[in-house]
Order: sequence, then C-alpha cells, then structure tokens
Amino acid sequence: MSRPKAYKRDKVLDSATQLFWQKGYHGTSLSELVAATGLNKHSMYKEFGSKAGLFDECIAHYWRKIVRELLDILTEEPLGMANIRAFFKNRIEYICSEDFKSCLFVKTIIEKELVEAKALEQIRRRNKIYEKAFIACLEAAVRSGELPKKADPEFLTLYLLHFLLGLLVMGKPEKGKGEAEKLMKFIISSISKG
Amino acid sequence: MSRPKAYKRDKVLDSATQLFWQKGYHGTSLSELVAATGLNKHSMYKEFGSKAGLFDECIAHYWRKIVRELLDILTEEPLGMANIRAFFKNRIEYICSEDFKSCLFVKTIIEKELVEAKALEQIRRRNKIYEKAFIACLEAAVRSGELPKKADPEFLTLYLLHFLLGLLVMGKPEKGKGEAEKLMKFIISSISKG
DNA sequence: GACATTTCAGACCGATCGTTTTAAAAACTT
DNA sequence: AAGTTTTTAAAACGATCGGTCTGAAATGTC
Repeated sequence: MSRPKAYKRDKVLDSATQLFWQKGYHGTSLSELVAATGLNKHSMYKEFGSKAGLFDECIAHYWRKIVRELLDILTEEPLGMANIRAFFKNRIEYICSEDFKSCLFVKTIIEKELVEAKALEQIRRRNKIYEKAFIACLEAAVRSGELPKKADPEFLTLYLLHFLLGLLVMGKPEKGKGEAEKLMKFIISSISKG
Repeated sequence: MSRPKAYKRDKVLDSATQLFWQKGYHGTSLSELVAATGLNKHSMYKEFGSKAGLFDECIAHYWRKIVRELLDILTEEPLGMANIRAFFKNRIEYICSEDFKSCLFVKTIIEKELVEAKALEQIRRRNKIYEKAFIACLEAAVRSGELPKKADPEFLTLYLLHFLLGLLVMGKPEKGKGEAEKLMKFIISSISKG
C-alpha cells in the first residue's frame, strides 16, 4: 500500500462548491480553490482531472447536499399545497439569511457562455427533476380539492419557478423578511384563484 | 489642431456594451473589446481610463439606449395598467427573440463579487428609478379604479419585479411564446384580485 | 530497516489577463 | 511645406490564468 490521503474528498467538494457558488465558475481561480480546499494542485488534478471536471463534481455535490434537501420537502407524503408552502418557507429563510449567495445553478445558467457544456447539461437535467416534483404536488392538490379542478399544474409550476428565480436573484427585500413572507403568501394564494 | 478620431464614441460604447451584456464584466477581456470596437488599446485607455471605467460608461450607455425606452413605455400618459401591460408585452417580445441575452443589470448584480463598487452603485440607483415608474402606474390605476382601493402599489411592484427577473433569467419557456403570454396575463390579472 | 508507492510543496509551463510604453503614421495649423 | 498634436499599431510590462512536472517527505509492506 501507500501513504493515505490527507484530505476527505467530500470536504474538498464542500469547500470548492462554496467557492464556485460565491464567485461563479469563471470567477473562481485554481489558486483560490487550492487555498480553500487545502490540497495542492497536483492532488487536485489527479483527483478531478481539470477545473471543469472539479466544477462538474461540484454541481453534483451541490445537488446531493443542497437541492436534495429541498426535494425532500417537496416529496414528503402526503403531497399537496403543504409541500409548496414548506418549500417557500425554507427558501425565504435562506434568502433572508446572512450567508445568502443566490443559487449555484442560477448563477451558472446566467454565465453559460463561459461554462463547459457538460455542467450545463447536468444542470438542465436536474432542473427537470425539480420541476416534476412541483408538478406532482400541484396535481395532488388538484385531486384533493386544495386547488380548483381547472387549475393547470404544469402552468402553475412555471409560475412558481419564475417567482422563485426572482427571489434568488433579488435576495432579501429592502423592507425585510416580513415583506418576503407577504410576497410568498400572495403568490400561493393567487394560484388557487387564477 | 490634430488628427481627428477615427471612431465614434457612441459606436464604441454600442459594441462594448453588447459584449459585456453577453459575457459579463469579468468574462469579457480587453482583447475582445479591442477586437469588437475596432479602436486600439491606447485609444481605449485614453478615452475610458480602464476596463472598469469603460464598463461604467457601458452601464450608463445601456440605460440611455435600452432602459430609457422601457421607461418611456411606463411613463406614457395617462398612467395606468395599460403601461404595465405594454411593458410586459415588450419584455416578452424581447425574451422570445433570437438575440435574447438576459439583462446587463441582472447579470452584473449576479456577478457582483467580481465587479467594482461604482458600477454596482450606479445600477442600484437606476433600478430605483425603474421601480418608481412601476409604482406610479399602479398608484394611478388605484386612483382610476382599475385596481381595488386596498391594493398596495409598492407591494405589487415588488411582485411584478420578481416576476420580471424570473422571466429575464429563464428566457423563453419551453412551450414557446404563447406560454409566456399566458404567464403575463395570469400575473397581471392576479394583481387586481389579490 | 529497506523498498515501494503516493501525497505533498513548490517550481515551472505557455497563454492570457489588464495596463503601459514606444514609435511611426496621419491630419490639422501656420 | 514645416511643425504640432493625436491617433494609431504593436511591442512589452508584471501578474495571473489553467495545467504540468520534479523531487522530497511520508506512509505503507515486507
């Protein structure tokens, strides 16, 4: 055998993901990644092949560590409007928190001209899953009568995701968290009327 | 006197703004700017001082050439819901167009960690003006009875701007322009009910 | 303790970054 | 046409980019 690694792969991905999340793919340099993760360039390239390779794994890591948790909220049985409400409550908590830094997926899509196709494809694929979870909640809400029979779950999901994106770009409203909550209530109530 | 400039300042800003708009501040290099604008580095630095200085002027240029037009839509008398509808109609036209590339302001805010404070401050200042135009339309709509008396123009503006941001990040919906228009109608009708 | 293996620290690679400098070409004034 | 001024084109600046390589230190096996 040989000398054991002095780093935990998961911890490295944690740090790297945080950095990409804050500064974007193109805005994060190898030197910064080396400094933040603690391992040296040689090990970095041996483990991940390239900056693009590392980023790709960070996207997957972000999904596992961050988005999965949100998906759990959306898939908790029984499905219905309660999932949607819990989801947005969680998001507003994040948006108003001290360490808000938008969303890695959103940032990456916005700088897509500078990012390799593979990572973008992964994001698109994963976003579909996200979207389906929303639709499933709204379909259940229609079945249970929480939403009117004529409500269109796919359309309303598009509506909710647009609003979510707005929140993730804008961050905490000037008037504070209360305003964000008011906004959320307005949105959720509007989908049962429209 | 001396040799006259071979370039028009306005044309230079046009090209530079397009480039920043597409690739962001940090993602656009001096060499690319030189190639796109046609003038050389020396003239570039003499005219704008630095990349940051050029970007600052591009933000102002973008406001004059792009945002002003939108502001005109929002300030055309008589103020009311018609302005809001016309505004979103215009935005959806852009979002579904071939050369959609989000919004320079939004992209810059998203990459704010990599942008100098001066440009960010300018954007924030100008966004306030934008916001006020929205509020004025909604206030007029409340006065004229287009919106219920209890409607809150400031709150509804926040709502509309969140949706607009979502549109500018998402771009054209998968299902096409019709879906975007449906979305717009839903949003606009929801503010008179909520 | 010698040997094999692998991580580690850091020098090094060419390319490009934003920026400055140099020098020749061009257009104005007199 | 001489002289002045400014634009040009291009070379060069140090710094940093993503990426590679070398050699020593550290850990395992035998």
